[in-house]
Amino acid sequence: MYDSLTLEHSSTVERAAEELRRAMFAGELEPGTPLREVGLADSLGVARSTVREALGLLIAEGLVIRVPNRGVAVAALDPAALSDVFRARTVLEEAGARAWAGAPEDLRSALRASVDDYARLGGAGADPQQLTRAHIEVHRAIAALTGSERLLALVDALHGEIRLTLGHVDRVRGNVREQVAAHRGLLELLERDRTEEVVQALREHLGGAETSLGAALRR
Amino acid sequence: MYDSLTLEHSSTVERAAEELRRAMFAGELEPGTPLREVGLADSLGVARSTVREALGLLIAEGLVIRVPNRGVAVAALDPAALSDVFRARTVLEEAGARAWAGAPEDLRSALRASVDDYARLGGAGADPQQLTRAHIEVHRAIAALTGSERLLALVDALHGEIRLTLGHVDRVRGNVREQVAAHRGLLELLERDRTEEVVQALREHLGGAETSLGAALRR
DNA sequence: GTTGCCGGATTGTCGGACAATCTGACTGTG
DNA sequence: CACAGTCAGATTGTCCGACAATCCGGCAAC
Repeated sequence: MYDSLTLEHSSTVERAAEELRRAMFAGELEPGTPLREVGLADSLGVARSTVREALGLLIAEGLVIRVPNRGVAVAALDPAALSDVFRARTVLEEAGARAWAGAPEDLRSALRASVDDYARLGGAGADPQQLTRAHIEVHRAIAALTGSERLLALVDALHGEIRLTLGHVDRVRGNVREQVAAHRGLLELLERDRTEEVVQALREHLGGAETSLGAALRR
Repeated sequence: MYDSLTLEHSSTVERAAEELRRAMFAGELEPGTPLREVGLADSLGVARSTVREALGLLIAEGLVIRVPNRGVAVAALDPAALSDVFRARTVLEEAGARAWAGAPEDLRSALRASVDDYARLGGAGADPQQLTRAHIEVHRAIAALTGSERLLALVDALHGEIRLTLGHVDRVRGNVREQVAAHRGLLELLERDRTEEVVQALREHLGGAETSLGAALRR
């Protein structure tokens, strides 16, 4: 009884962290920017200890990095990290693809819905931020087929890492139509249980994404 | 020049966290035990804010859980979490197995070494704590074949979660010899590039581990 | 060019304080 | 006896101020 009732817990720390996330995704904080504790405490109007805890959250998410005694800075994705992230993504999404057949129906239809959503936004020429969100959601739904929330949490962290530096270089994505078609194709193959083909296509898709992202990184 | 030189950073927070980890793995803190901030601060001889940060680390590792306004407690593994952990482990180790052929030589020999180590300890009848460590190391080495440090970090977190409740129920493991043989068998199959067979064996192996661990949990 | 040293900035840790929140028991009411 | 209201105690969430430890950059000395 009374399921579906939740109450979001609004702690000061969480709100502070959220504000920082927003600023980072919005591009107001470039990668590499140092985040001084006192400055943030003043700007956000909270105590330094609160800022400290909020930064701890972001560190756990991989959005910022802390160098002992030297403070934290907005995480900058170096090529090694980028390739590591993509290796991890490949593993997780491949596992999702292999799990398609045995996955519960709601996960499968969630994936379908995310693809539809992506296609709708792509066709409508929505704002790039929304488009990126929808794109990420598709990949998230693929990994979600594994049915493990712990894996999904990692996927979110990985997406967070790349989305951050992606916010600055997302204009490159001129070929929205192709992108949408590619993802539709993946879903299509899944529906037909062409597992090995999906895996192959997935690898190529992610490989391409990595190189294009890596190229964008080098500037 | 001067590579290989490192200096471990000893922050008070890290030491406090380490002490808590030790106590939990040693069984001095049962799952479910509440961890009061003031009490810990007194016992450890540090400030409450320091304890708070240390707990933050452990929370990120999944070793303890925090309920807002009610404090943190040593994590207790419920069946749902257990099955989730094993689903994730299966995905990661399966990916490791598939990556064997393309993995760099040092990762492969690291796996061999871990199996040897496990066998040596198993034959010598070493203390159970060491044995568990070696066992976990084998599985870690399998997942490491994927070559992603982010995946490996997740593997460590997963092992942390189960090792915790395992510390209390590890005496069940009477058949060390069989266990060692099973892992040797896995390696053997890998060496012969019997990928699909490895995957199958891995699933059974992990499935068995889950049920036995689940049974131990129910007491 | 290397070494030694200094000053400013920032973090790491401390201790104390207080409001907000939760728990559990107690109480009254029907 | 079931139920709602109340209250005290315990604990967390957040704030503040303080100070030592550490790091950086620059400058002087050799």
